[in-house]
Amino acid sequence: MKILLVEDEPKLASFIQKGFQNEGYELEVAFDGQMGLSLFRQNSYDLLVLDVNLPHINGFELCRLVRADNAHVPVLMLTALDSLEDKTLGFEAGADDYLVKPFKFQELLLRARALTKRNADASAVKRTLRMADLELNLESKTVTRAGQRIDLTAKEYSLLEHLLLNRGKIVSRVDITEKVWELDFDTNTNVIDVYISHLRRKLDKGHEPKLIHTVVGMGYVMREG
Amino acid sequence: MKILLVEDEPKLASFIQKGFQNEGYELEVAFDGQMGLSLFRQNSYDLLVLDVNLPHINGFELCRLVRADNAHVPVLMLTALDSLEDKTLGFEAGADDYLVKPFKFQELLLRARALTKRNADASAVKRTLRMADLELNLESKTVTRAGQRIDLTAKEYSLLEHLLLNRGKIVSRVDITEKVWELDFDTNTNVIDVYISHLRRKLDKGHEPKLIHTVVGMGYVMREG
DNA sequence: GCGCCGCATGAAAATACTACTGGTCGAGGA
DNA sequence: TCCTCGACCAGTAGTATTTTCATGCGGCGC
Repeated sequence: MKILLVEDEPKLASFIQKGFQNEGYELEVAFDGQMGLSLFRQNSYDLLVLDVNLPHINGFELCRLVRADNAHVPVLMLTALDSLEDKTLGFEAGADDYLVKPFKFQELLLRARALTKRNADASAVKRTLRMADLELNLESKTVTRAGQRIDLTAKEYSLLEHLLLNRGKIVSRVDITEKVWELDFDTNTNVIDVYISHLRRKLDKGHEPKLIHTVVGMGYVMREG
Repeated sequence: MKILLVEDEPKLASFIQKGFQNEGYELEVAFDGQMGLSLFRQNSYDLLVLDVNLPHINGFELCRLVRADNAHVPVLMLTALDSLEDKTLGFEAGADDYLVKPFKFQELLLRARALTKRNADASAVKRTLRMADLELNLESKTVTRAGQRIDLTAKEYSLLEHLLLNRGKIVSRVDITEKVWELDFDTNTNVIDVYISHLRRKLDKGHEPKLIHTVVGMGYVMREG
């Protein structure tokens, strides 16, 4: 079950994200309408939660654009305004439900469940590996860091997937040779070093914290610090 | 559009009834749960509006019974209690929305519209896949780019549909072979490459942004950039 | 300080993969 | 029957990836 939250207030976004993740939902956050729209167009979600007051494109507008693309995804609007005119606007834009801030998370959860209930059976358990602001989607084989798409080659992706599946563990070169290169003899080569270097350039360069670490004499490990 | 209201307080029932009738809805009233259930079983409704506190069978119970009969009709619960526990009970019983008394009729109307709209959407199969200025209509199996009709052969269309249904995901050749060509063995051929080439010529040539992208060693992906 | 070991990295070389053209085959319509 | 068109195949040119190679750096033991 995958949710897209479009919310520009970081504290609230993080609060909602944690709540849903604790309930086993997968949730992605966009911080403005533009970003929300492009995420929406690149992925498929089971529910959209849109704040009304957003930079660039507001929630109503975003909802209308989404409806123009794809009529069936449920949309829940969040707003600080408890006016009927506002609600009318929301529903006219194509929202399915409307929640007024401040709200208890339980209430949001209830309404989210009610909205997604119908599509629940179609819940393909999409697995995403996450570490800090890095995300690897096993299904679509795509990787992002800080919301930015990162293009990897087949080998690079395969290596990263293996490292992330073993997050926190020190992975030896022998192990990598077997699992990623599918060889069980020592080829006397430094391909792995080369690929680690590639991954560092693509993933870690210009970002904090660094995620790929060398453990001299043992191998490599991915962790947040 | 036909609504069943189950409400034991005559004044409120009449108020709601008039409101919906003014909006062009057809509305029937039951004054207790028993009567509501039997009306529900005798007719078909587009929406149920249930008060929680009812004689004989309360709203939660009624909702549960209705769900046992027919999982699809939208249910909106009305209650005097604004507690989370109560809302939880309502949603658990299978309600789709929840409104706390007192409420403005406009609010009820909005929510009723939202709930019935979803059903209307689900049945109206007017589904269109869109990406940038490309449109694929699943129903009529027609494709346009920048408003211009594009004629595709059966295989070309089928391939494009599969790619668009997986927008943003990297789709492997194996997957395409299975889903579009319906083969589950490797044919050792390059038909897919050839068809991708055809689609590129028909869809992307002379347009921006390019939508069909190659991910060497992994497959193809449709995205806007 | 010196040499060695392990690792990082840039670039060249080898290899694998993909795009596209042009052609064959076969089914269906005229 | 012949023609047309879509589906598929093969070969080649072109590209991107993968691997190797050479070099440099930093730590460590002697």
